[in-house]
Amino acid sequence: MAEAREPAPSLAEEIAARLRDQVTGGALVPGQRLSEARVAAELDISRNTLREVFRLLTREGILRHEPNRGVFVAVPSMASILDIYRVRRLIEVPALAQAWPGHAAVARMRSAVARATELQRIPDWRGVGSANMEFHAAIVALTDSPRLIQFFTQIIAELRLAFGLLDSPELLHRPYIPRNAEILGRLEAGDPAGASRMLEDYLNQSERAVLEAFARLG
Amino acid sequence: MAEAREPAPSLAEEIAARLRDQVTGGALVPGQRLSEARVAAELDISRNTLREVFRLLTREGILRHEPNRGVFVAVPSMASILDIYRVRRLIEVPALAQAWPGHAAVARMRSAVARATELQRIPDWRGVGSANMEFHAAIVALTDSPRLIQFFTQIIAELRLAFGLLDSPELLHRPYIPRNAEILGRLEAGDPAGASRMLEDYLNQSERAVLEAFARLG
DNA sequence: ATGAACATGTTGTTCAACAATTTTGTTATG
DNA sequence: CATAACAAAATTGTTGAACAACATGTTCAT
Repeated sequence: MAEAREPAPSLAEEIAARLRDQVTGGALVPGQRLSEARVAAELDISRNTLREVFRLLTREGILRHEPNRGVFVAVPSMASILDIYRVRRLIEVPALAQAWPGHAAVARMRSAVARATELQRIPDWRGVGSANMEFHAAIVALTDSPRLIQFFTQIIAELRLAFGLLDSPELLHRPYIPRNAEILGRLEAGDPAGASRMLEDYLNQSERAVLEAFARLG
Repeated sequence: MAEAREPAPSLAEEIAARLRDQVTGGALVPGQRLSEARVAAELDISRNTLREVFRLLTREGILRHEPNRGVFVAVPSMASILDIYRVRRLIEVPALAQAWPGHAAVARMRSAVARATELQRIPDWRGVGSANMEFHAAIVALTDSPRLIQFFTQIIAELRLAFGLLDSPELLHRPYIPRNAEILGRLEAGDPAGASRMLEDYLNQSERAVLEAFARLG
């Protein structure tokens, strides 16, 4: 059951990464149809290879595949956001609560906070968002569970898709930099339980903000 | 973000289901290499379609893909079993604890218990195992979370792969039929918290049994 | 207008071929 | 005899074209 290792990125995976960025970056609008022929021509790959790419991204939840009709950029819904935050609470909160402050992933958390702090001065709010996500991915990495880590990676990709749809990146990301720093500090001080409680507050507040921003769209 | 719907099963998905059964059923040995040409000929599909099948099953965790080397049936390890049970505890226990006893999935749990009871008289221990898994899938369905449900489906596929490797199906499945019934009864009696505690015991004991059976192999 | 028949474009699947890579087999060398 | 270097064979990676199956849009008859 494939525990690790990943030596050579294939063409399909490279293209998948590129398409993923285009989607989460907003270059491709949610709901948009992706014609196999057109996209294959644009990316200069064959239709067959593109289909493999589509399968990958569909499993990740950022593309939607309707049989005999084609693939579309997934459309975030209120329900999906609620579900995503529910999963986040379920996974992140216990992950942090049972963390050992000396774990290697703590360094990842630290550098994520540092990067977010840097980027907010440019300001590059999309970059701040990425750094914040990296912070939370690091929290899940505290569990050393390959399955949780992989699952959470998907969840984050979906959430970034939703973020791309909203239009107040500063409001969505800025307030959480100091909170992340605070959580990290509490963990490093040897109080994972307290850090975990703070994380739960964080998630509830962030969820509310995202839902409000989402509601402003219609 | 693809919340539901699945109207037409494509050829690739049908074949995937067939291969999945062959793997979890033990017809294909863990570690075995699956030659694209040979398998495509056996299943009477083209190599391209088979590749899509492989991608599907690789994402599910029951096949392993090594670039430029081919795909292999995944080999369950001690570490993977530990990880799987950890994920199960994390998801199933809270799912049951917060359950509403009138939820539709409770009926699924009930019929799963009934089916397991039926099959143990034949006896069909592989069938009993499937029914037990269905019971736990139903528990996760109590959450109404599409993402958790899909994730858990993968986890179960992996676990069944591990079960197929072991050789004492009666020992692995029989003791848990009455426990499932008991958990269900507690839930129907309006005590999800109590049911959840029993489930936690269940999982710990089951994990121990599986690990012991696994250790007997070497 | 309503609905049936048709026209069109897209996806689903197959086939055949070639490039890139790994594995295997052979030979040469210490 | 062991091993390193190299050649040959087999396998995967990727492509392009073709056709069938399906979905949608249009035309036509009523």
